[in-house]
Amino acid sequence: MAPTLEDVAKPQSMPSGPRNVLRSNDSASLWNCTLSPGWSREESDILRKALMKFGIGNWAKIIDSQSLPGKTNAQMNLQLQRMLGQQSTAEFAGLHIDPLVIGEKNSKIQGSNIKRKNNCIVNTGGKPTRDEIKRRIQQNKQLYEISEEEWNNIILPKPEDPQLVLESKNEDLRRLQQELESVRAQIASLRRKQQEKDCF
DNA sequence: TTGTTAGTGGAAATTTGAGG
DNA sequence: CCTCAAATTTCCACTAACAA
Repeated sequence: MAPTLEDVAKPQSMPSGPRNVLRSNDSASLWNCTLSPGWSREESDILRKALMKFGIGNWAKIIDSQSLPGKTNAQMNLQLQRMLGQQSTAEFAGLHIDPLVIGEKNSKIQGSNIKRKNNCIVNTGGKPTRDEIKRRIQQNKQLYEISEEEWNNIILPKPEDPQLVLESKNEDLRRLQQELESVRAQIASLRRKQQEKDCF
């Protein structure tokens, strides 16, 4: 069974010590469990499946599939880096792999020569040659690529019906308007109480 | 050319922990 | 408890380099 985002939701900022206890007022991100802004868990999972189906870095195909409307390749690339746990994606180019499998491995790598940024391993030293990249892609293909049958059978969500999207957005709008009204009523009520007090 | 990707810099957000 | 600011982490825009 491949790992999911839930499986890797472990405290990272404070891996040990007395503060390694969840307090009631701790923010969720304290535990590095939150997703990046603009990415819901569902979207992240769709991207993961799309990458397995179309291959790492094949952004044009993913955009074509319309399963992630509104996402640019830059946004998808960043999210891929977060899933992989490393910044450079070259050694997986075009491979049908589960990025979370790599992410799981990368999360365990330690060492003084390992530099991280945003929890992602970044390259240090000289950049690998073209041949070295090719070699690594071949190696990663052997190690991690899922079977063609498997990735052919991955089903992505259908492009959304614009009519349904519109209805859902209108529903959101109505809900937010109600919320706004309720907050305004609360403010008005508090002001009235304050005025009553001021009279005395 | 045109489209993509790797990598950088710095702003913004979050966390920690000391002191009230 | 709470507040605050230093320390740390995260995010995003941007660019140079690369690939097709």
